[in-house]
This record gives sequence, C-alpha cells and structure tokens, in this order.
Amino acid sequence: MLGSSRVNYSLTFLNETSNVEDKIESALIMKLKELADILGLSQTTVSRALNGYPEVREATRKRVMEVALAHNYKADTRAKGLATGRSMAIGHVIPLSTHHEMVNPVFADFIAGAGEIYSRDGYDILLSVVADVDEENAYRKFSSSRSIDGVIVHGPHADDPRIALLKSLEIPFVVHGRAGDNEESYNWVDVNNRHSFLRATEFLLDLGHKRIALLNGLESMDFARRRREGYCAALEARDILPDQILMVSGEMTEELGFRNAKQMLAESSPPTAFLVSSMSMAIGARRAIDDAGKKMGRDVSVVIHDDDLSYLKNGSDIPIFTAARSAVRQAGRLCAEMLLEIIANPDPEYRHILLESELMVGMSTGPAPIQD
Amino acid sequence: MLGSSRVNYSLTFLNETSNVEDKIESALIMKLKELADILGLSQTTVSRALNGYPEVREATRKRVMEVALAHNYKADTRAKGLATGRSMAIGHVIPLSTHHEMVNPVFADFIAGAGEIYSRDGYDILLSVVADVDEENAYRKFSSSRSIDGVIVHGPHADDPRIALLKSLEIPFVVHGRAGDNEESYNWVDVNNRHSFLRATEFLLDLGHKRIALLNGLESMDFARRRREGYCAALEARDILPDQILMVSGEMTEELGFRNAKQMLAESSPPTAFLVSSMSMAIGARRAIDDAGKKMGRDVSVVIHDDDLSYLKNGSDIPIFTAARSAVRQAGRLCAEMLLEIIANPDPEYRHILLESELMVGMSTGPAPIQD
DNA sequence: GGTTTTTCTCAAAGCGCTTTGGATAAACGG
DNA sequence: CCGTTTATCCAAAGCGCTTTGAGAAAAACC
Repeated sequence: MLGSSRVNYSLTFLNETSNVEDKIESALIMKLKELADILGLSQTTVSRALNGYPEVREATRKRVMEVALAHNYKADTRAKGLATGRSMAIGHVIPLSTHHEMVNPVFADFIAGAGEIYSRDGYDILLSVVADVDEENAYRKFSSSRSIDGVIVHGPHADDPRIALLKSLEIPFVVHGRAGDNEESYNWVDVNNRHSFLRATEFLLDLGHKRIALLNGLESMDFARRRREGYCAALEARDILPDQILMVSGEMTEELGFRNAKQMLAESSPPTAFLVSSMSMAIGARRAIDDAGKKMGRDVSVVIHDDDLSYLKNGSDIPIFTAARSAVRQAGRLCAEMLLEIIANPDPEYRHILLESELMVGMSTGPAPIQD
Repeated sequence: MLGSSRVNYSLTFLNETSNVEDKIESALIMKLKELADILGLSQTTVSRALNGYPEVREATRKRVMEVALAHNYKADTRAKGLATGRSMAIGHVIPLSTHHEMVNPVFADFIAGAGEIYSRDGYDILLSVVADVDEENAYRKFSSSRSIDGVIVHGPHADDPRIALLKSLEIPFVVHGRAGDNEESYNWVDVNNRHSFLRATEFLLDLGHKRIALLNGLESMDFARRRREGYCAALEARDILPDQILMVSGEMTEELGFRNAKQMLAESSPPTAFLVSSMSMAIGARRAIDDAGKKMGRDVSVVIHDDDLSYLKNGSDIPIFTAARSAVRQAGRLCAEMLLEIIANPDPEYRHILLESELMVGMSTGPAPIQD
C-alpha cells in the first residue's frame, strides 16, 4: 500500500464511525481519541490506564495496554509535555570551539553511560551543538523553550559561569567535574584528580624517578588544574622543585602529546618519566619515545590517566600503560542517576560524588635508569 | 533575589494588571500572552511578528523582536510543535551492543559536523541510547510519539531492516553509509570504500608488497564488506590470491589491531604491509610491529583509512600513517544538510552523495623489503 | 428496599502556541 | 464626503494530551 493512500485512509476514518477497527489498523499514527474509540472507552480512562493511575480496573488496564501495544500507540511527546509540564529529555550542550577543531573524545563514552540510565527511565537526550561562544545561550534557550527537564554540564573550568546561570534559571543540573572552589553549592560527580595525580607521581618517585614530566590538559579546565596540583604536591613533598620546562598543558591530542614529549626528550636533562593526562596524548608521547630511540618502560616510564574509553582500551590483560583509571562511562551513569533523582525528588540538598581512580600497574613503568 | 521569591512575583503578576512591565521583568519564563500584554498587542500579532509573517508592520515587528529579546522570550517548543506539527529535532539512535562494550568513536565527530548544520537551522538532536536489540523500537517510538522531524541512520549493515522500517513509518531519513544493494531507494551519504581500498592496495602493490594484510572492521557492516571487496579486487587484478590468513575483521579497537597484527607477524610468511580500517586499530598494529622488533615504514608498511577524527589526527604536517582520508565530520555535515533539505522540500527523488577519499602518503609506507 | 460507599467512567477545561476568518482603522479614489 | 481597498490587528478554534470535578454503576450496609 502506498504511503499517500494510507494517510487518506486515516483521514477517512475520522469522518466515519463504522468499521472502526479495520480502518484504524492502517493509520500511520494513532491518537488517543482513536484508541479510545477502538476500545469503546473515553480518552480519560485510556490515559489513566496507560499512565498507571489506580482509578481503573486491572482487567481494563490490561486490555488497554494490549490494544495500545498492538496498534503501536504512543502519546505525542509534545502534547504530553505540554499537559504535564515535563518533557522527558535531558539537555547536553557540546560546544564547538571556534579556535580549534577539537571534539571531546570522552563525550561518546559519557553519553553511552548516561544514556543507559536515561533510557531505563524513558528519558531522551537533547543535544545542542553550538559554538562555544554562545554556549550560555543554549542553556537559556533550553530554559525558555522548556524543552528539557534538566541538564548535564560538561568540562567545567574554574568559576564556570554556566553554574550561576543554571542556578538563576532554576534548571536542575549536575556538573561532570567541578568548577573551582564553590563546590558545595551545586551537584557534581567528579574524579579525585588531585589525589589521583598525587599518587601517580608518588608511584614514579618511588621508582626512583626525579625528572618527571607532566603532559596535561588545558589548564583552563578544572580537572587539569587539580591534576597539576596533585603532581606538584607530590614533588614538593619530596623536596623536588617542579620544573616549568617539564610541565605543559594543552589539547589532549596524539599530536600534541608527540610534539611536547619530543621536545622534552631533546632537552639537556630530559625526563625519565611522563605523567600524561589522556590515552591519546600518551600514544603520541610513546611515539616520541620510540622516535628518540628509547624504549618505554625501560628508558622512559609513562603513567597515564585512563578514561577507559571503549575503543581505546588500555590493553585487556596487562595494561599497556600504567594508569590511574576511572571509567568515564561510569561517570556518565552516575551523573544521569543523580540528575534523574533530583528531578524526581527535588530537595534543597546538594549531592556530590567523588570517585577515586584505580592505579593499575602496566608495562610502561619501571625503575629509573641509572644516572651517569 | 531568591529564586522562590521570583516565582511568587510572577504568579502575583498573573492576578493583577497594574504596573505590568516592572513585574514581568522578573518572571522566570515568559509566555506569549505575557509578552503580548507588555507590548499591548494581541498574541496573534506577536506570534506573526516573531515568525516573520508579512501581515505586520516593520516597525511593529522590530519593536516586538526587541522586547522579546530583552525579556528572553522563546516559544515553548512543545506548544509550538503541537501547533505546527514540527518538532525541530532530528533523531539519532546509538545502539549499545549487548555483546561487547564498544561505543562508536566516530560518533562524536559525526555529531559535531551534523550539529553545525542543525544549529544553523534551529534544529536540535534527539539522542536515543538503546540496547541494539531494540533499536527498531526506538525508531517506532520516535515516529509514534512525534518527537522528531527526521532521522539519521548510523552504521548500516547489509540489508539493514531499519531502512524498510523507516520507509514504512514515512519518516524522512538519511543513511550514513549504504545498506547492501538496494541503494537507489533511499537517501545516503557514503565514502567510496571499495575504490578507496582498491587504490590503497594498489599503492602497496606498486611499492612491491606481495603479502598485504587486511585488518578490517566487522564484516557485518556494509563499509567493511566493501573495503574487502576493493582489497581483493586489487590483489586479483595482479594475480594474487587473497590469503584468508591475512584477512581479519572485528571491532576496530587498538587492542584487536595489536593482537591480530602480532599474530600475523608471527606467521612463517608474515605480511610486509598492513591495510588497516581505522586509526585506533592501526595504533595497535604499530605497537605489534614495534614489539616484533621491526620498524614501521621500513620493515613493515601500513596504510590506514583515516576518519580524520579531531583528537586522533594523523599528524599535522606529514601524516604519521599513509592514509586514505575522508573526514567523518564532513560526512556529518553532508548528511545533516541532505536531511534538512529533504524535510524542507520533500520530493520523490532520492539523493546520494558518494565521497572519494584522499590518499595521503605519510611515513608509514616504503618499498617492500628485499626477500631472502 | 433504600441509602451509603466504593468503583469505575466521563465531559470539559486547560497546557502555550499557530492560524483562520474577521474586524477595525487608515489610505485611497472618485 | 462616502464607498472601497489595504494595512494592521484581533478573538477564537484547534493541536493531542492530562486532569479536575462529577456522574453512573456496582457493591455494601442497615
């Protein structure tokens, strides 16, 4: 049957009353009224049956459910949202930088984790891709167009203005990460980046390394700042003065990992170990180590932060890189759970989850080579 | 001012009529009626002014626009969607495999590209993350709940049932890739994978390589099947019989790239070149080559398909890997453009875009080593 | 049997927008 | 100066759903 004739068919039905079931069968999308007509019930009853209200007999509800399923009925989200005030969607904004071409690789896994939870509760994700300069506008639009029930804030930096904005807009939100110091006044899920890097640095120090380089993410990002703090704190605790030459921050790409590592290895007193903020950056660093004719794990040690991305797994058995691991997918799940919980049950208390990373010793680390 | 007092303020306004402007100022979300009241116009006129209808004087329109902006007015998407029948959102479904943990890494870049186009036209992305087994249901739900105006189909495999389904649901859709043979009967944007891999294989053959291995994606995927076809065709054109031992297909992870390359290199007659379907897989292959004590570009050549992912760039100047490049982000843009075009201007003709990859010679290829 | 409860069902009023069909005021022509 | 057009603006209906306030039917009570 052709699409167009099918549509006509459904229109025909609306003007007639006989032979209802047969005609309905072929309608492309069914409305509540049509379903009610088929069932010989009122719209109210059908709606109540479907939404689990107690005022309807179990037998009736069962029948309604079955017929609805058979006809593939589903309420129009817009109408439902309009009537209930909920839109059953969570907003995520991905800013596209105007300066560089980077798309956050962590995003896919995070969304996968969050999505698991959302779909369990019938929520969808409303994704808005905007130039970073008008990211705030995206939230304003979410708010004033009432298209979402809550949002997740990605990649916060120090004193991120989005937080104040979302508060003023009174949108439920959870931050993936933290934004500077005022961390009591909003909901967040974060990795203990400071502690994670402190411990990783100590691990390298314990292996005898003295010249430890830090290949970090952009320090405008809160997580990167915290990682550096942990790194510096560990060094200072052993009376080692952090060396600016061994600290670099930037986009966490393979390319930059390569370039920066290469440059450092060419110094007169090169590092014997690298602490690297991401897997892709570490792959670049490894390439630089190879290029310098050195062997990772023997001449140069590498410890990374591993987000446990599904397509860049850090080995299956023994980790390729010694790593502080914290699965971003799990963070996605936790953020989603927290947000849905807040939406379902708003109360004045702020929720926080601080995740500890897991140190996994792999093949990329070894004792510091003997100095000559 | 506290949030709660602000809400009260806005409620107060609704019951009074005096001093309208002052009070409106503090309402959290403004409705059309309120905006009309402020302006001293009817809702109709305001709506027309905002939506660019000609029946309103330019001066009036300008005034309406300004006041709307000042008060950050935006139409409720749900109400607007209900009234217009459009929902200004495009559906994307990401299936989460129940068998393995893989999240498609290409997805982030694709979305970024598509998002650029969407946001230009005021569209959002409605993302549904579902277990792959009920992916079809997700489309059904999109359709019957009328929450999207069109969808993009990701990662098609041979005779993908989603295509027939979407046709029957009469949802405008564009496929990123193709699904088997019936390619005239739907809209798609695809890379010429067959030709791309044929050419890449020829390139290696021209360098004197005879034992060329193929590390491919899952052959249930259409793109992987086409790549193998191109590879085999090139070999057969030079009277080389494709060797099953040198062909492997699977998830395109670093880990599998490593494992499969390692195994092949341990064969009695190992390959002198690899053709690899993705960057992450190639990174694994490279690791295997290093582990085998060989040098990429000298002992073993590698050619990859490069999606030009923003966080795994294939070098900036000279490519790390010799590659057939086709930016997935650009594919995202093209898919989005095509889809919006179809939605805006539905006609019976199907649209197709076949992209040719660009062969970029990098440092990973060289003449075949002399046999002994 | 009549009255009260309990159970089930319904009609109608919104939710916030667009859009149709008219009304009003301004401009025009004779 | 009056009828006619044209430029503006408006009231009200409708989009498909939820939900309130009530009514009918069935069951329970005295």
